Amino acid sequence: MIRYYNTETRAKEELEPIEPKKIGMYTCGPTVYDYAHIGNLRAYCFEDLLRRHLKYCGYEVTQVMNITDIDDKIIRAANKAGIPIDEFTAPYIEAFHRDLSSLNIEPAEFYPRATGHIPEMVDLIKLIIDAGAGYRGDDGSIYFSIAAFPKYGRLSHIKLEGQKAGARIKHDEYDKESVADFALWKAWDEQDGDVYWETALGKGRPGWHIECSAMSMKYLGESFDIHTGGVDNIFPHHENEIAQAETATGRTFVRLWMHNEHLLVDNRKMAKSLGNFYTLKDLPNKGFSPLALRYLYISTHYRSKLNFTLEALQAADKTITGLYDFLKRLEEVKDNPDISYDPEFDNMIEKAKQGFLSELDDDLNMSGALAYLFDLETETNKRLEAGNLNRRHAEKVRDLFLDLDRILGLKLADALKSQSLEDEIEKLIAEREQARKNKDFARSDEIRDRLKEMGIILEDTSQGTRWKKR
RNA sequence: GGCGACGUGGCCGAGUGGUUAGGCAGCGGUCUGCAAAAUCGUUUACAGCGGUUCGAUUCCGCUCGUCGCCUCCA
Repeated sequence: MIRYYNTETRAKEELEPIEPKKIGMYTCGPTVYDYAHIGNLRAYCFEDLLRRHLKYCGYEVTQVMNITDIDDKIIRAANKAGIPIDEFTAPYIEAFHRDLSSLNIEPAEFYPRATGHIPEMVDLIKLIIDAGAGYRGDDGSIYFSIAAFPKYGRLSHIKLEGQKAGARIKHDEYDKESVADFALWKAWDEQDGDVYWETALGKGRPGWHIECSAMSMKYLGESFDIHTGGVDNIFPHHENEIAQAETATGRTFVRLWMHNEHLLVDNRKMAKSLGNFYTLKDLPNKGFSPLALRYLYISTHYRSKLNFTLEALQAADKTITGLYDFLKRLEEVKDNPDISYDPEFDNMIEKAKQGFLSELDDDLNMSGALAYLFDLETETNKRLEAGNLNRRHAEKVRDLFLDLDRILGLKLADALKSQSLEDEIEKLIAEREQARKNKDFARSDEIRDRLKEMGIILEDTSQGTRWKKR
């Protein structure tokens, strides 16, 4: 039984899809006016973990991730650069997909762009107006009237009366009947320059919230299973999505809302002004694989704040290196008829698997799940060390790790296939072996140093010398 | 002001009313020509103060501290 935490009810709930064994899921994607930072990427990694877990459990997942390629910042920056907005956003969209790929995030089924769905948004706004919840302000913009949607606030549990209204309300939005109302359609003004659409609603562009309601329903239907995003989206963005969609359709918009907590850097909010702002590009310079970052993300519960530090990233890097080493070692276990087959170890393998999966079924408790995996690793190593690990068991453990990597996404299989022995390395190792036999350690160390410079690390074991790439 | 989250051993980070989380780092041992890897052992954990209880890190209250949302924000 899978249970996930629902922001709306503030409780873990059993997953009950609308259609058996199928999940429609909408995940709020990037606004492409800049490169993604490691906080954004945490959200996409969480969503990837969620989809991989669902798929592992046999669900057919249809994931939609929007790309917001029209908003105030984009218009401002594109106009400043003197180029059309699609030209401005293109490199950021490309970078976004590259980032996802290097974190081994599975592609979603759909990446709809806001600018490609203006007609859908216009249609939705018309429905909202027909339902009596939309009105036109003096500036020509169309607003959603919160007063027309009594259930407003049920996701965020915010009571509008308690809000410090006005603190961040701009002067140009005084056309609204109520400060809590939000724009569905923004009428063109001079600052927008060439950026506008001529529609039945007039000349202008969509408000931010309407794209997600329109595009999610287009690809997933009026009612769908899961909607995710960062906690900052709960209010007002997701609250507004609900208001728009349910006003238009009269149906429940989303059954399960899941939100990931933010990431802190050195226990502070990440901000460019604080100088603790990282993007993925910054990591290789510091010697880390993006998969180390992935591990760091998924090993912390998605609803907890994650404190990013370089030390923690380093620990993550060492941890996955340890996993790769472990799998390589398993691969080298020889078939030895003297080693008996211990059926008890089968039970331990099975228990590790079940433990791992049941922790994930409990609202994606990856930390708990990993403990099972590491315990199995230690047990296997002990047997290996004691010389009583049967080849068949080594294969079973390896297969389990590779199987669970469908969820982890750490590319564990790469540890096995990458290193075909190259002649030169083999020759040098053989030469070093000879030197060691002759107790010519100066020569053997020289060879080891030379290989090290080539990025090859040697390990002498009782079964001979192993090597790996660093 | 309204709503909410959190404070676990050097670092990261699960969890539980009474039994070892786990990872990384450190220290000591085994193994090794030396390393590396592995392995064994090890380092007084649950912010503070009260309460409930046979027993609380785990429930309740208060205090202190950190962080978040309150209409750009993963």
